[in-house]
Amino acid sequence: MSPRPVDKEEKKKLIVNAALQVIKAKGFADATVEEIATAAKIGKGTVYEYFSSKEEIVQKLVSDFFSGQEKRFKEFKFDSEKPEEAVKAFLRESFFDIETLSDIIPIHFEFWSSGKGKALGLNKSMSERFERMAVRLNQFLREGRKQKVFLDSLDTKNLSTVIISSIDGLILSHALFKPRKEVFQKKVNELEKMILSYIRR
Amino acid sequence: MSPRPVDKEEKKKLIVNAALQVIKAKGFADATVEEIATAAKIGKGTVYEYFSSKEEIVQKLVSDFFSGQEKRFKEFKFDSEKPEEAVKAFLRESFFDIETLSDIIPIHFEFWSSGKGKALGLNKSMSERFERMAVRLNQFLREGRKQKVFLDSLDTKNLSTVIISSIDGLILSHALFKPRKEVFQKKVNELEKMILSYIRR
Amino acid sequence: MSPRPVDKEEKKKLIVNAALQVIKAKGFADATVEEIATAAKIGKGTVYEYFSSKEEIVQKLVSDFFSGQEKRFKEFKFDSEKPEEAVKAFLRESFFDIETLSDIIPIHFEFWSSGKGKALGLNKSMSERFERMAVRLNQFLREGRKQKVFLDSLDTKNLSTVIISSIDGLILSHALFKPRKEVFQKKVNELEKMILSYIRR
Amino acid sequence: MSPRPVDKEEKKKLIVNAALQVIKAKGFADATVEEIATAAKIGKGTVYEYFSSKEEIVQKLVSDFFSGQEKRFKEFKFDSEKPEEAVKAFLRESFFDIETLSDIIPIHFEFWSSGKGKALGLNKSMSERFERMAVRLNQFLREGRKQKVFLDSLDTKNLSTVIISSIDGLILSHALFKPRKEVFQKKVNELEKMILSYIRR
DNA sequence: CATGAATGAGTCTTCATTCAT
DNA sequence: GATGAATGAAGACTCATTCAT
Repeated sequence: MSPRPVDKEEKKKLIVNAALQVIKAKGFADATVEEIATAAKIGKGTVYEYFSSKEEIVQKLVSDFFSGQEKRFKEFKFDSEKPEEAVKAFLRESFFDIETLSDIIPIHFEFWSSGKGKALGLNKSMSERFERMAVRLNQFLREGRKQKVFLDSLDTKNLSTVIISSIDGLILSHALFKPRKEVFQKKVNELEKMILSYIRR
Repeated sequence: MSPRPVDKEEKKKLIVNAALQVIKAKGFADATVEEIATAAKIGKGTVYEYFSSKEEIVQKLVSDFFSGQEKRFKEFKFDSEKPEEAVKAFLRESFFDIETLSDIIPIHFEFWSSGKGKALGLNKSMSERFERMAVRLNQFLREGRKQKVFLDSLDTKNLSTVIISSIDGLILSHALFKPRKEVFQKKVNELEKMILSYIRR
Repeated sequence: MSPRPVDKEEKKKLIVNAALQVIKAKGFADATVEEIATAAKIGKGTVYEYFSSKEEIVQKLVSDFFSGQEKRFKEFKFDSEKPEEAVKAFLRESFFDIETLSDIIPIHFEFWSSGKGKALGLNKSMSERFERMAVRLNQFLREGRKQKVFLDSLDTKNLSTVIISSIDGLILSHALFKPRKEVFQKKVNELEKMILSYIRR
Repeated sequence: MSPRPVDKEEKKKLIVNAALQVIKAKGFADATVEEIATAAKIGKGTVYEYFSSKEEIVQKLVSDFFSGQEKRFKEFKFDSEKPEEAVKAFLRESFFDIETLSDIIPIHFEFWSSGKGKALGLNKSMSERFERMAVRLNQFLREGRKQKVFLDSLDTKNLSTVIISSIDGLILSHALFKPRKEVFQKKVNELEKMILSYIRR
């Protein structure tokens, strides 16, 4: 009935992707709406048909990515029968799509660092992500402890936050130095070994 | 005959400190030179007597902090007779003045994330810091291995970068969530335990 | 679908004309972009949609005028059968639209005098104009000499530059003192007489 | 009695000369007081002990030069017995110190063109100079006409202004194109010949 | 729906001038 | 007298956002 109904969500994605490309190259503050529009091959005004501000684009960009991650984490089947495997799988998941993540991270940071982060509730969403991941990991650690595969003495709660931080540290180093795949994988493996050697009985 | 001479370096510090306060609150992009000047209780024009641009202020702010850190690292006496103690001391040093570090980090990131980072050579200085720390830590790990205190099987080079990343992850979490001192210390301790348990024979 | 398309060239002219009025009154250095915009009844930002700097406006203002002059010179039919008439016509052409020329000259000079002239290649364009005029006039003088209407002894090349300079001197005096039409015409006539009496057999 | 009485006039000259050098290179608008002070090897504040504004320096620079010229013109002995010689001498005088004149002219113009010219009464002083020269030259022309060396038919008043303008045109071309001495001299000679051929019986 | 012309609030930066020493 | 540190008025320019077509 309505003529050529534009898929709003599709177009938003188009814009968000264009924004990612431009912002990746110049940073958020230096990326202009015009450049984003041009990259998306649409008019500047059109951007405002889909987003009410430049910041909103980034908000969607970042939250889309993290909710995608979130979703994958939820859907992922961790076998609670084998806690060690679960931890390994958790680590693998954490570094999934590290390339895109490395593009998002700097943008995320620029926002968080600037006053805008607070305005957009980024701080909250970051701490929530951290919290959720820590809680999830904590489950595996406790499960493993219960199953006597992991040490009894583990302060699983504290440890899980430390591990999440270590993961973030590795992600950050990837964002910073863009190492080659194998090089990075070696680091991930090393971290995994270190963690497992620490928690295993 | 001459007007009162001014301690230029002192005044630069005054401005840098004012800038830190303002930028901490609003981020670099949203902090105006006028606000910085007002915070420093000087006129807007005076800022430009000491710095030739807004960016230069941050450059000094960040580089001063890191060169201070660098210096402390250099002066610090690590006892190579006791590799384990050296590693512990290294960790302690890494988290020294974590409060200030947590103020600097977001600023550092905003710069790195935005195009400005490249202009100011921040990327390079960041990777150099990382590199230097990794090299230093590597020395201790190798020494420990040589002294048969640490495992023979250690890939010390790879491991040291992983540890530095973990340290950075913890620093980052501090910057993000500003945990209480004891809470953070517990995390640091946990990381230390994990590392030592991994490297020790 | 699309917003009203604008005749870019027309709008540039609008701005250039507004600029001429403002700069005529206050000089280039003291004319603000805001004043120019106001005179053009547009917003300050709009000026920058059409020109990328204040200087560019003047560049167009000046170059438009001179290329117009150039064009008129090119199109003008000098009857080479009658060299004396050609010289007269040349003089007439030189003082064509002296009123506008008198507005442009000071602006031109302010640019040339300030460092900006070099930046904008005004120096070059000025000397080229001089050169072209001299070459043109030289043709007539030589033609006249060939046809035995002008003196054999004429150093036509040198003379033509002197005549162009005299023309410029008269233009300058007009720009400076804004004499009434008849008064100025008398001067032009006098110059013409002097020149002709000098070159005629 | 007074301790080391500074020769005010001498110091003003020092500043004016420094200003000339700086302004020659960058134009008035782009020359800063600081640069002038530095060029004069004095402090910025000291400039204001001798001049109450940047403009005043230029005012003195220009007026000093022209009053010097004026003075030389006055002192110069034109032999009214030989009107032709007088005219020749007048021309010679006009181009005296053409090098310095070529430095002053652009500055003069930048002022005249900008709003400042009016403020400083430059227009008036320029027209007075023009007027005085024209009057002077007119005397010689009339004298020559009276002595029957020059044509009866001369409209000496009008002609003298045209000649002054031609002189100015040649000066201007020198300022613009900085020709070599001999080249310029040839032009002056040509102008002289043209004028004389026109006025002589 | 799409667009891009128009806009002006907001900033950095410059520099003539002042004035305490 | 001499100085240069301090200042803020002033101005060029950017760009997110609006809105008429």
